[in-house]
Amino acid sequence: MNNLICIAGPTASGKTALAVALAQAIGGEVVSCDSMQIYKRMDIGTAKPTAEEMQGIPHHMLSIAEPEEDFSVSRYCEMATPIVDNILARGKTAIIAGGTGLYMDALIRGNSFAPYPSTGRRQELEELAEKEGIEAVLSQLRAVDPESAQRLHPSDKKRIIRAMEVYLETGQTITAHNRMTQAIPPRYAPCWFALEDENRQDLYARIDRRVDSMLEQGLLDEIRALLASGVPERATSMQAIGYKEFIDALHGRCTVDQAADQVRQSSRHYAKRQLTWFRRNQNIHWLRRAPGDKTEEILSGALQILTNSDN
RNA sequence: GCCUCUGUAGCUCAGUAGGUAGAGCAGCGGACUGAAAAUCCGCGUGUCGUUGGUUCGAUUCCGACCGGAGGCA
Repeated sequence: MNNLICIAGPTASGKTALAVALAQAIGGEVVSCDSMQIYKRMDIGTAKPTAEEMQGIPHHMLSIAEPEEDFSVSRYCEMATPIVDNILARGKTAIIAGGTGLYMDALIRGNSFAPYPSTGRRQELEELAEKEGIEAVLSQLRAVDPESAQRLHPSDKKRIIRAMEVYLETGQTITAHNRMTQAIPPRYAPCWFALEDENRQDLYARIDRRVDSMLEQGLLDEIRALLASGVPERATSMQAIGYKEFIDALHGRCTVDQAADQVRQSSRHYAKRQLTWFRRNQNIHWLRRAPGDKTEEILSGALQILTNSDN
């Protein structure tokens, strides 16, 4: 049986429960792959697994960064790779579970990323875009890296700036860099799973309910504490869905009800994006959840695939 | 009971000086390589409330009826 398993899927699809159930069934440890559960003191709003939910199964890559620091894919890979290797070395199964597709793919493929030295180039580019419009940056990019200038949508400010920044900082185009890293064979060959509801409406209903329960669990207090401890509103961590919206409510920019609606809405959009990301992964075994299905049904489906795929 | 306003996409509404209609949001689809819970792109046919009338032709004008809002009694 493959000793490396990935569990992907949209938010609120049941990844946590499945990961724990699988770990219990086959003797594994869970490696979280979530760009927001990475942060400490952000437990309720990120739906971080509780001690009870973990049921004694070791979980890694949870609460390992401060909310005020900026985390990144590359740091995730740097930290998670040795953890995965260690689990495997101990003869156990590593179950990588989470909804951040970029992180998961990067970890599995062993991608390297162009560096991000803080020489201020990014800020210069942002200022240029601010003053003269993103077209100014795009035309610079066109001169040095016509391929990515062509590939990137003219409105995708963030990526245009990053592409130009990579060239300025490293002297190598992001196109060349990407080509190089993609040529490297994947580091791991996991058995991939992803969860999807047969009816999208079921997922959305679960998302709605979860927002209410987060509020009941004291999400607002969690956010107040974060802000009181000095976490800046523009920190990456505060961009998390469920945080940015309620911060607005706490500042009186909208009501709590309006913020809650917005959180539900953003979560649905986010879930769709996650589905889109994972759909293009041809290696994924989709575990489709019928309306009444509980974790047991999903688990047995996964176990079946695992035993079949190894012979 | 009378008067006025109103009924167009799932929602909020625009519009057609009469030639069967379009925005935002929602929804759906897609992209994605040191911010990714971020960032960006694409997709708009619906008995124009119902029913008569005028007209070559009505969602548009007129009448009645049925919803909704307000006013007068």
